[in-house]
Amino acid sequence: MPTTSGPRTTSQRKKKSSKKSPGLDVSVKRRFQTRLLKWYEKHGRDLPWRKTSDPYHILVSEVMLQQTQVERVIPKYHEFLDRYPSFEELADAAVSDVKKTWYPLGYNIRPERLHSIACETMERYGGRLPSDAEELLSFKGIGRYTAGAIRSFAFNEDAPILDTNVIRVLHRVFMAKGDPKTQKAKLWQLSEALIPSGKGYDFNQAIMDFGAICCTARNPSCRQCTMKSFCKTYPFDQK
DNA sequence: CTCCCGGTAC
DNA sequence: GTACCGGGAG
Repeated sequence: MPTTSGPRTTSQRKKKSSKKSPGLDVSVKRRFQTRLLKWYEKHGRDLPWRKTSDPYHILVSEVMLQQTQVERVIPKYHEFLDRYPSFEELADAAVSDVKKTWYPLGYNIRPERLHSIACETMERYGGRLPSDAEELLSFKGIGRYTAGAIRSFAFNEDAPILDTNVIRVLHRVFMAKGDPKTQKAKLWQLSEALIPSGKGYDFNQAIMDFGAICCTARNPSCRQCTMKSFCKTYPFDQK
């Protein structure tokens, strides 16, 4: 693969969008990537599951985070891992005990599914969580978001994620029009197209922090937002 | 008190 | 489309 730019570059530059992500301006894409990663360096949260590369720990955090706020997950994440430090210990535990440890996070089907994932990982994968998307999606309890989160956070793959934070950020910055709920396919394409090569981990963590801290559902910080010069929704707030 | 929110399985 | 289960806003 040639690494130097040649005549080909010029003809590619003329196109402002690709088939993969129609309407995505290459310069806006580049600025979004750069500014997001820069913002993350300065404002990124110091969360416990960002200090580990153990896929089991990442899985536990992601299942807890599926429908529960970060602040409530943090203490339970530590407590759960103290009691069940690995897939093996979780698989060997009684489901009733796992559910007790889970309380009061809610959605109590989640500890059952987490336990079954641990059992299946021990039995079918030798205690090692697979990184393949299809295999991850075959587990009850791992959907498209969690599969992407595990692939990017536990295995450093450039896999897209789309949760409510990411939906809100991408819809505001790049789309602005229409109901985000009905444009999931396009948002998944955007989420994938925006990941800078080799930086899936940082980019995905960054966009979730950005949605949680700056591009919030209520009262977003548009005035000081690093994306405001090209955001299709700016200014959203009235403050 | 009454809504409203949210990943996944169904 | 709905249920799941808690927290938070109004």
